[in-house]
Amino acid sequence: MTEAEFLASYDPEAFARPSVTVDLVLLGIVDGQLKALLRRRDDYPAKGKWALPGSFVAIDEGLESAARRILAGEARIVREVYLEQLYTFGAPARDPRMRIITVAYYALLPTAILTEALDLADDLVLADIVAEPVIEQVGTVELRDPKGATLPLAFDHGDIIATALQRLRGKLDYAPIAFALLPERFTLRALQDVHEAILGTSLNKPAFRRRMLDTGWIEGTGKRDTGGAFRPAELFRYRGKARRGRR
Amino acid sequence: MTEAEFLASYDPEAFARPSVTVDLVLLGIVDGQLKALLRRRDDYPAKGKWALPGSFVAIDEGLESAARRILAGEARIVREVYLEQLYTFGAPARDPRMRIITVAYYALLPTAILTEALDLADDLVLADIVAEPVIEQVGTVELRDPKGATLPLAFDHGDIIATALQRLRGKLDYAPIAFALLPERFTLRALQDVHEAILGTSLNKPAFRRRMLDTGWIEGTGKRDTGGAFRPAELFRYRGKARRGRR
DNA sequence: GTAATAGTGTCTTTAAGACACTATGTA
DNA sequence: TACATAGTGTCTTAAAGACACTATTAC
Repeated sequence: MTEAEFLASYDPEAFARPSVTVDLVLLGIVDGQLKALLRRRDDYPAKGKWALPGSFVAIDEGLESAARRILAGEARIVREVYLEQLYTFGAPARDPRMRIITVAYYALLPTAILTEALDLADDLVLADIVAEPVIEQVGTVELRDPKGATLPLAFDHGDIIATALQRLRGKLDYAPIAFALLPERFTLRALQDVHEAILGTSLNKPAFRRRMLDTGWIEGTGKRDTGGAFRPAELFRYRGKARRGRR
Repeated sequence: MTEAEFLASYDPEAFARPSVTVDLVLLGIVDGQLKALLRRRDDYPAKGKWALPGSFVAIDEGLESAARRILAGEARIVREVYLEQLYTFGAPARDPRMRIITVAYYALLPTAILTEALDLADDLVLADIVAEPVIEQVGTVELRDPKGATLPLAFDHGDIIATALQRLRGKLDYAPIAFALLPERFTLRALQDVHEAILGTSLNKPAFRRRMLDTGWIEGTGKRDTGGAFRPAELFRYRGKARRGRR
């Protein structure tokens, strides 16, 4: 190792090097359902299958920079969104062409941005993520198109999406990430809907409200949710600073 | 992207590619203190500084395979140990020689294996990890040699160790990972010592015992901890199957 | 018996689940 | 005024913190 590193320091070409890509799991909630943006592959390999938006990492480009470039280019998403590194997938045969190691990121998109991105590109599809409501291990996920048909996924992208869902579920009740899926002002009911869509379970209303208000993550705006039928709910806003421990 | 991917599929040499390494945070508990194994760098860059054991990833080698190869080669650790991917660090200038993206893993070593590894290699040091006892964000860590002197770290390896500590603290109370730092049989007091060393806080004894016994993670062996002075404690064993949810 | 740690009983406190209740807007 | 959802009061239940107590073994 030390020897190899020494050699490599003087001759970067001494070793065959893998290609490195960044792939993005773009997540959002539409109609109370957790969905992911997928792109149809036009070329071999995995032609006709559905893949995560991604790109090679340029030689002088940071990983997160690459992710934001893909967000802007593929999905035309320029506004600030939540983006987090997920996991790095590097099985030698995960791509039949050559050795490609991919650093997966996931992004959380408010519904408005998600549907806007969908309108701008015609080869993107918004797929339902179907998974068991078990927190422990999200073994596999199925991706379904708007008509309910299961989409075949390219490479190991099913594993990547499963890992993203696992991460999201794991972080949901100790990190303020649900707000990244909502507009700036939202009702507590909408927040609960987001939690339920991610977890795949229903939650107790009073307990949920108490817990959210106790975190200090949100504050009420004086305003109310006009436009709905019947009694309008208060609109809240993510405060973005206060925090509380896990327990 | 699609175009780039297309081109690359026919000419893997078309783009400059980064080098990819795997670096390992080797963690263990000695004298009730969380420690990490570091290697002194003999060559430039970062000559004389302390670095994590690591290696380039061979072109047909999986990432976890590379990690296990480093475990075996650098630290002579062949026995089964807990190993988990941590995070991928890829800032363009993190290594002055060239673009190197490193996939960091961390391993949890029982004390006996750790000290054995230390005996076999003379350029390894077992460094104390000094950090704030705050769960939220482990901003920075300090690494101290056995005499208490702060060790200067190579590259971004301080960030990597801080990330490992953060991960360890985060997983501690919902995943059965503390057992990876203990011998097969251990007392509840030893288990509590491990938790306290990782968290940097002291814990309530009855509550800790109740919680551990409720998880179903451990079972009593009939035996007792002979050799100690005064009343011997019961030895427990990690059962390895039963689990419980996060809350 | 004494020292010193192993291990437990129990009271308090905190927070989640359950469920019924009141409140308030639109139609 | 009726409807449907917003929002709350409160009882129960589960589990953590605190702290004092008992148990056991080497010496």
